[in-house]
Amino acid sequence: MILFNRLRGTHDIFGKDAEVFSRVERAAREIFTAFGFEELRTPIMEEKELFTRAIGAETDVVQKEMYEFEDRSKVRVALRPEGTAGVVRAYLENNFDKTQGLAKFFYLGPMFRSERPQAGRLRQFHQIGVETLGTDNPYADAETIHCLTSFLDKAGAGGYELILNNLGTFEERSRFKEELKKFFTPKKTHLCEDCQLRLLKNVFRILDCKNEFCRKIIRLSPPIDHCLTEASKAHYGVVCSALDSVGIKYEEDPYMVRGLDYYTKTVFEVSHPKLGAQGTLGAGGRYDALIETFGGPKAGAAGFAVGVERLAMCLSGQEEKKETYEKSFFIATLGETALKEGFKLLSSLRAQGLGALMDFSAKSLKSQMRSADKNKSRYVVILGDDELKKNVFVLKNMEDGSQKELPLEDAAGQLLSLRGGA
RNA sequence: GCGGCUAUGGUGUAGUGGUAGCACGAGAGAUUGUGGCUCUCUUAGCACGGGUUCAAAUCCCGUUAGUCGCCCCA
Repeated sequence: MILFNRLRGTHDIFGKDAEVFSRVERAAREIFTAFGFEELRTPIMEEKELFTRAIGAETDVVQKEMYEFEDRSKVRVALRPEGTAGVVRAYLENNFDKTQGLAKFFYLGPMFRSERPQAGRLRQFHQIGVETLGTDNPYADAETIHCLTSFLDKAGAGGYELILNNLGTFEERSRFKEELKKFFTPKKTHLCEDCQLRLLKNVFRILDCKNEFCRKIIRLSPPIDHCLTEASKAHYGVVCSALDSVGIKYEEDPYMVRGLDYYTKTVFEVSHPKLGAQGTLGAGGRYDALIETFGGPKAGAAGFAVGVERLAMCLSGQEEKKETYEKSFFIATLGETALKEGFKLLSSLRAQGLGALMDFSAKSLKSQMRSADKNKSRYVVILGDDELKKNVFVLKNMEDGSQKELPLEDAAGQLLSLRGGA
């Protein structure tokens, strides 16, 4: 019995998963850099209040999913449940609002939410996202979305679906909220249990309900358009036509709402059929009030976040395993003296940038050969008493099985030139 | 957080109340210093805790974890 296990909903990432992670991160860096985003690493913990203010004190994320604790100096701390709040904080704290008109960041790293784990839903999960801060321009929304789709394409997550909606400003939205309440309250008894609760807590979420009967009622509810000002509609119109102009396919869903309170105007969501219940691959939108909420200037911003684990699930395992021999060396030794010589050779091979391995337990030559084969080493250097006496070493080519004796003098140099030619 | 399903060597599985098997993996070896193929041997398991029973991997309860759906979200 081992004494310790991972905490629930957390994962050790290694082997194939680790490869997928770094592939995804490489794709992200490449695309984001091309789009002009620079990396920003914020701490994984922040003052709890940062998140309640940003995400909304009434949201589920804040109310029941945040990891929070009091540190030794009595500060209320929370493990970040998402990335945007920290980025906005860093943007203001480091005076990006004053030193440059526009700031574009990308981030990647772990996020924490204490939910019941499921496939595609972990307690520690990873997000990759971008944020553009300091602009109201609808083209920034379009660029953000374009960046998202480019990233997904680059990562190899084809087959996703992009959904768009316009949530309007806070004022427009609270007007809409009232309308929805007026509409749903008389029909309360026809709604499902969840929706009856939502009617009191968060009317918008009703629009998202999957219940068949609720959906029928929802279809009769007033659309948000009624409450939107011309300015909001115009903004959204520009976003759509900008997307059209670069050929990005999307669906509009007037019932799509987001669970984080800070969104305004444009919101979007990318889902993927491979995901099942946790179908959202990535999401984002514009958040025009957040910077000001944090005590900064009146300035707009937009961004998105993608769940790395979910993205990994969408990548049709198309990566082929390399069965060929790597261009690396394996040093097999026989006897104490040879082991010592081998270790020296190992070190000088590595010093020249060559991949080199050896089995220090140096049991039978057979087992060392097996180990060389398993590691896909292309060449094996055999060093034993016989060779040392003659001041040579044996070099065996694992691909064709051929071998030859070479002088021990400047062994590393010879092997380097050999590899260069290979 | 709620409901359903599941839990057997490292991995994948067989085993419906009576001696836990198999495959893969890993390790060693097959005339003394040469890998892959083959063969032999070794290795290691009923998630945890209770209960029923002469007897439990098997039935019951609880816990833990995973999974599916809900909720929520990336």
